[in-house]
Amino acid sequence: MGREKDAKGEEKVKHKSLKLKKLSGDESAGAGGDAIGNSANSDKSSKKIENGKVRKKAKTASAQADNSEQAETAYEDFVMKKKTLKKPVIVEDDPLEGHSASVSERIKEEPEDENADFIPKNKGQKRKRIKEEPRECLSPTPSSKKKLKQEVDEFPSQKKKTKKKSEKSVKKEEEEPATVSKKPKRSKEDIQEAKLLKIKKKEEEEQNRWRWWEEEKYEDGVKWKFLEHNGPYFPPEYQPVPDSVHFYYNGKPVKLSPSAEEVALFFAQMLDHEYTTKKVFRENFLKDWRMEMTPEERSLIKHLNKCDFGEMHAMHKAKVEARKNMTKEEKQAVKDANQKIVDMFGYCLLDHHKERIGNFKIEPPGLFRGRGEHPKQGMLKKRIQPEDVIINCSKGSRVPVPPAGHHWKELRHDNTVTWLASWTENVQGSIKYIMLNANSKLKGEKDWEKYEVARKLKTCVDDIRYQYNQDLKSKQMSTRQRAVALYFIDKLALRAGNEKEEGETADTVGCCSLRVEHITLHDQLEGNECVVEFDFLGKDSIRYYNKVPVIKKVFKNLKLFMENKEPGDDLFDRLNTQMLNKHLTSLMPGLTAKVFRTYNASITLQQQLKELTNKGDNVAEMILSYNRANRAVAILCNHQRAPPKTFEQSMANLQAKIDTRKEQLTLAKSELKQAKKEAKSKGNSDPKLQTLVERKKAAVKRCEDHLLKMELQATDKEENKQIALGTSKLNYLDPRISVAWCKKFGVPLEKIYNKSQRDKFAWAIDMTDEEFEF
DNA sequence: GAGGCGACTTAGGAAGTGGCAA
DNA sequence: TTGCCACTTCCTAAGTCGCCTC
Repeated sequence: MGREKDAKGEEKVKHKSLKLKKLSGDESAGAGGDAIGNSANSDKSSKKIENGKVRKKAKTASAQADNSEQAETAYEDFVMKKKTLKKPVIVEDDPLEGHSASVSERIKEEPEDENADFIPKNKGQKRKRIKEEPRECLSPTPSSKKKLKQEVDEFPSQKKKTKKKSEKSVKKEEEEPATVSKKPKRSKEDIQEAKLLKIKKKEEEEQNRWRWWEEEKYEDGVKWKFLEHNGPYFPPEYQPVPDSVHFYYNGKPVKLSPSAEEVALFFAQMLDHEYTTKKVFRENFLKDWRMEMTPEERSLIKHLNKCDFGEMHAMHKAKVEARKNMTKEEKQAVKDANQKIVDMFGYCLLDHHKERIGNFKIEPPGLFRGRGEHPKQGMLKKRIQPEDVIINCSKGSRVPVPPAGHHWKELRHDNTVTWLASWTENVQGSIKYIMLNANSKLKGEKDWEKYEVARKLKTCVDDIRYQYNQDLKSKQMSTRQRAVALYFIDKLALRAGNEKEEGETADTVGCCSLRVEHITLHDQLEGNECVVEFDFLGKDSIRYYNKVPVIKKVFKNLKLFMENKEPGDDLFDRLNTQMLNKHLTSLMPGLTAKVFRTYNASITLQQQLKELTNKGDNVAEMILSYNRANRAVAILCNHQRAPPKTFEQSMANLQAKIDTRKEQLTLAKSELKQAKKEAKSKGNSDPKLQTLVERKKAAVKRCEDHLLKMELQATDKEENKQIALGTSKLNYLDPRISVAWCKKFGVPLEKIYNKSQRDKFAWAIDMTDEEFEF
């Protein structure tokens, strides 16, 4: 930790620091400092030079908006109600460490009458509260925990990873119990029974769903009134490699100490990955690895290129292979063991409803895989101990039991936050959280709220656009910069672009942090006037490249902002995200830069669906239209993915199938023709020949349908090569638009949302009819 | 008002899974 | 029955933005 802090102080602005002059005074001091034409350099940049790092923060946006006409609906209702409720439960830090029993004793009962908080909006209506779960489900004893861990850790070939695998299958199992264990052969009755079971399970699930959106919301800030869980699941301890597996240094075998060996194995496991070829990764790894070594090891091992991890790598690959080749029984045993872990740690009780936890496992140690040119890639992510973990739960709930011989860092009862456990990771010093699954009340409620804010923007976006268009002519440079930035955020769905500590992360930017080098201005380009060419790395080091014709006022301003600046200077040197968001919040409560992304994504989907959907289309065509609309949004938001490795091959395979199908269609058509001819020659009186004609007709139809379906699939696939649809679908598109569209055009919702997406959007599915307008 | 921190959302890649064609 | 591949889920990094402290 100390090391990062030092690094923070040392690593400084590079390209900017030499170039920037300090400007005096703030803009309000007079037109002199901020007048148009004075495009010199910024306070902001100067600060970078002085302080080495810059991070600024925005002002609070005050709460909820006035009710405009339509937000009307359930949401308004929901929000209004919370105002009458009580103050948050007081948060107390309890630095208590040690055994849970003593903790429980010290925790007082919650003062509130819990039931009082659960007054259903529509009494007697469909909402049902799940009965309380059997206590033991959330309350393992230390010995049962230990035993469970052993079961999993000791399983045949390879523990850690097999576990993950089986856990997933287990999840599927939960969803589709009937399809899981593959018996040798199932009779028709079995299959029928399985189907019925599946339907029954679905119904039950639906009945048991917590319809939180029909309940009153808590007062501001309060996230829950009761929270109980079993704490996080810790990854198994390191098991040294067998003596037969050697590590060599300079050609000679070296037996490493367990801690050095563990880190060496992290590297060995990644040898197939490009990371291990990168200089920064290798240097960071070596540095951190040496810190885990004994003094003797450290004095011996000084150069990574003299290290031979070959046998360790081979062992790892053999384990992966062995895992693949496990027998059904072995796989089943792993599944079962992992199911126990999920049962034990994967759920919590939130206001007495059983909720799935999103990430209940502590992140295992390993090598940090930063994205892009991350300066910290390869550093060691250390093993997290219970002593590093803060537990958050209700007073009066059962306190999670730490692993034997350990204690928690802290026990907290903070019901104004949604996390169940947290710890600070060592590489970047950031806090990691254990939180609920996307289908939980806490996440769903927030999601709903997000889309409501975006819908509210719809009602005032014209005024805001008018305003920033006016501001493009402002005498204040900062106002002009804000207007241009807003223009980009609105038109191009750029992210806000907070400032980052340089040298701590990859060099990526968003709108406010764009530098001169990231844009090129073209008076004329490809038949358009006033074109801005963007080329920069955004979030996750994904390249944003776009050539955009802009209005003249924007273009002229950009020229002005770039005057007398070096490529590495900030384009918007009088602007940061706090200023921008403060301004936006003053225009509409709750409005920030990111709301524009949500708004533009959702409105684009709605418009595209209107444009692309044809009433007479079949389901396959409808889905292609939907995907195209979705794709338009993904392009707008620049959601890219690496083309799948097998893309070319699978595209070729699909094309081959299409060709085969075409041949079949030709054949089917000629057979139909022949059949018709024969039937006609007998005066259409032979019923057998008539039947034959009908059969051939059906065959042609079948072929055509198949062909169409495959061609649509191929088009979809090609268009989707480098575009990730999932991110926008999950995070930016108001699900009510999709639900309404499905209902309106008779498209099964399952074609648009998979099971977990339907769970996540249960609130939207339940409340939306086909008339919904974003 | 700046800066640091905390809480939460958004993001792409890796790993796992299961359906389907051969 | 097997192996491929599309789809799903997991994992955790990397953003945004609000709050608190000085």
